[in-house]
Amino acid sequence: MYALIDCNNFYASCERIFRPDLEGRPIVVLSNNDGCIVARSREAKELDIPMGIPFFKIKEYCAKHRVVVFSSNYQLYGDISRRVMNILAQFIPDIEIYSIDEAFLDFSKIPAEERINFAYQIRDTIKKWLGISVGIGIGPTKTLAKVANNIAKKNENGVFDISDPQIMEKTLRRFALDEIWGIGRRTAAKLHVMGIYDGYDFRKSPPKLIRQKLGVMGERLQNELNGISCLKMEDVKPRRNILSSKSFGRKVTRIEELQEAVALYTTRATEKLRNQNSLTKSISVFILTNRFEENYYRDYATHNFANPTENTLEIINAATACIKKLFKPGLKYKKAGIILMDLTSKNEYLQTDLLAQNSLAKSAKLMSAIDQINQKHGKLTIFSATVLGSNDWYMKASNRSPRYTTDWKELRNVN
DNA sequence: TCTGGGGTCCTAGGACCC
DNA sequence: TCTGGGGTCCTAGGACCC
Repeated sequence: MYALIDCNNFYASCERIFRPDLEGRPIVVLSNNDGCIVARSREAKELDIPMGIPFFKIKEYCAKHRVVVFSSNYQLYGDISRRVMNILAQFIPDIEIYSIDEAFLDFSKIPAEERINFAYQIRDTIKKWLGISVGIGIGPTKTLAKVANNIAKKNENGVFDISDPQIMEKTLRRFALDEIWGIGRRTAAKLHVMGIYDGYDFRKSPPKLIRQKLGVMGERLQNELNGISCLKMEDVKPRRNILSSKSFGRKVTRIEELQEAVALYTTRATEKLRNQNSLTKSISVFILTNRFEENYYRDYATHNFANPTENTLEIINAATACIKKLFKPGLKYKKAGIILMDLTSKNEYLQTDLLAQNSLAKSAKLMSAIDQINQKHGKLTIFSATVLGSNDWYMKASNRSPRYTTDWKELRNVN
């Protein structure tokens, strides 16, 4: 038995924690570079502001309805998320953090008759301690818990248990296909053609047909909806790829600026890399112009390292060399990014490769010193000079709220 | 003027091998 | 006129998730 906990309108709710004056007002949160709408409060949803719409298309409408607009503040959301997960882990240690605002809990040891009350307790605690509302869905498989969570969010009380067979059937009968976890627009359309319209139809369809048309994913999904658990609780796995990319705040035309940018992104990515105790064997660097304009240009270059590495400076060198290969003068670049690929475990490498010690010795101490300094004194206290420059191409965030919980200088003032 | 970022998994098809 | 069978590995692209 699984429970899925999902924070309601997470980013918008985070913004409200330290701004109680915004209670009842529509709030939207924008993506990086103030591009698209990525979160909406309930009031904003009621104004029919679509998810994912480019902000400039709806700016006037928002102004007219006095919508409060925030740039995204990931330090804040990340910190609140960490606190939510800590509370959950106090109730049930077996927790799988699925995303910044969602987690599965193993409910198999909770007696059936206590499940609902236990869920209420969790919900009330998070509300009381953090001011964040959550929805909790309970079901015999992860996919069913997801379905239940969808219903829970629409309920006043925020909790829904789908495990009773009759309730399950009734719920699935009206449950739209593309709301099911793992079925997107494309697959839903495919199923419609086959005369399958809701969760119940899908569940009852001939397994052979589903397997044939949707492959193993479909087969697994169908089992999950039938209460046969195929997806278990998972441990945190190290990432297989680490990507860092960002659109620019303005158009970029000079190669030096592109190199500054990828140096900065590489710095971020390699911090993540060392944080999960991995080494990278290759880096891909890509640059692109505005994809909504004519003559859209994009290209990437890859560098393979002689030995797996975690060394920021070495990786930045490779990244800037890639930019040299890619750069075409005269174009207006809109975005650049890097991907660390073929990640491998550092411990494994040290144990299996005789010369590993040698190849890592030079950088290991330096990297860990840099990480420690940056951890203690703040990000980018010490960094590669390649990052230096005007940096005025950096993304826009014209309306970011203070980092209330992670930066002493941005604490909430109480007058 | 303005259009996000970061992931995973699966599949089909090509290159290559014996 | 006729042109096998079985396998691996890699890559690009699709689909999906939040």
